[in-house]
Amino acid sequence: MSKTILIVDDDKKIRDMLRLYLAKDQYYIVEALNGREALYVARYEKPDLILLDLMMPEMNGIEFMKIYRREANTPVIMLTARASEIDEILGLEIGADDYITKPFIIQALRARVKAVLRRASGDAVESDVLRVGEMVLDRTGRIFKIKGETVNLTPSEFSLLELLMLNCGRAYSRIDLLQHITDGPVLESQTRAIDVHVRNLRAKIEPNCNEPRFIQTVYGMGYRFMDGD
Amino acid sequence: MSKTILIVDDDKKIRDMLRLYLAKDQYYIVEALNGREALYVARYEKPDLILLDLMMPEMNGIEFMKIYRREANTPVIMLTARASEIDEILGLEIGADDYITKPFIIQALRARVKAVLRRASGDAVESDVLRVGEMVLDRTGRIFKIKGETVNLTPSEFSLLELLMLNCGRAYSRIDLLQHITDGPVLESQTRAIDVHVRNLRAKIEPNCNEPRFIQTVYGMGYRFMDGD
DNA sequence: ATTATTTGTCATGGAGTTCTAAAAATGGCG
DNA sequence: CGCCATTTTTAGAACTCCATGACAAATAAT
Repeated sequence: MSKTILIVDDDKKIRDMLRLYLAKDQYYIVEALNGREALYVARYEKPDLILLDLMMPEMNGIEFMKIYRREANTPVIMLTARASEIDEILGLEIGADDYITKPFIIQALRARVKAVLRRASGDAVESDVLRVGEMVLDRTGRIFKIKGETVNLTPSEFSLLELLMLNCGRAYSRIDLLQHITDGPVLESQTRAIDVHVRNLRAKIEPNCNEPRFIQTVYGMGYRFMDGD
Repeated sequence: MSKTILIVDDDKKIRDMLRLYLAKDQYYIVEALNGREALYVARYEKPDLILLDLMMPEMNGIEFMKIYRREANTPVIMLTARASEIDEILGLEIGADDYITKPFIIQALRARVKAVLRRASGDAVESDVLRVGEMVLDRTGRIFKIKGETVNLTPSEFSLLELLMLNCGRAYSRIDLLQHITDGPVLESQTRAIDVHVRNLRAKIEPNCNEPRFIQTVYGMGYRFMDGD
């Protein structure tokens, strides 16, 4: 079954060029000239991916995202004219999955489109890929990535993070966590080992280890995974 | 007699998957594609539990809840795509009983469905997420919020508030309260400690500490939680 | 067999929490 | 009102809990 891609750009030349090349990869292409139009088209067509220009008349990319992100979780690749705009994209909480600056090489874009669609198709419920922000935990592949970079996790660390991410927002006691990464009975005394694993995990995945954003300590209880922006 | 579960999600793949697996547990499953449809189905079928996607076209989960909560008290498990949406669920006045982030493992969801139905079938509704006015106490997440702002509670304070909110309106003696926050035997003498905890709690949750609105003193007896506006 | 990696133990210091004790304030009731 | 019982408030001592670093044991890799 062919994937649907929505192209949003006010420049006809760019839309044509994108349609031409992406059609080669057997996608079904729909278009919109600005954010307002994109909203209508997206709601109707339910695209699998959106290529979104940042600067447009009527309604720009950021405004579009603000509204659309409340309705769907469709992956988005942002198209920006200037490199400096990238900061803006990353800085604001737009929720773009990737970005590329114009003028871009069409092959680079094709590769990213493929990559995002591959990731996202695994995003369905039956999938084994957990995504939180820039982090991707692939359960079947036992691979963990941040911003596309593979981060090496030990078996215990992976197992721990797996439970926490799967049950995002829930607080777990050390005993529960220990039970999950161990087979067989566990001893109350081994409970401090979890602290050490958490420390090592934080060193690998937290932007700032002293102010954990994802793996939070629940005083008197244990730990919780959550995106505490 | 078989329980009825209403699944509300615009993604057919997710609906199919949920129906398939939940049917194994002998539930009667009904479906809706968005909030608007869900309203009709819910009114007609009167489900015992609703699995509700947050992001949907036509009418999203939040809007649905705003309307439906005025009509019925059916327990709801929210399905969210992104971790950051949990904050929204807890922050806004959505009366959800539990939540789970996609993608989830079906076993986890089955367990929670069972848990919610078990709690709800006994007429005492023991939700995971307790809500009184602007306050939200997330029992499994161990998070307490007022107007969307996280308020840090110590383990004893959390435990105390949990019991009181769960049994809203009921007065408890200091011994009972002490027993609840302690494991092991308690001493009559420690009973004054409760006063201190209550004081600290009031400082954190009462709009005006001198005129407690929520944690009320029952003279000669103990304390009671109640919205005494 | 040797090395590297991973896992678990322990001690320490500091942060956060709980409890006590005593004084001040308040409520109930004759 | 005035008294006593009860609750509130305060401060600090005692305690619990967690992060950290150093290290030893177990396990896997070479």
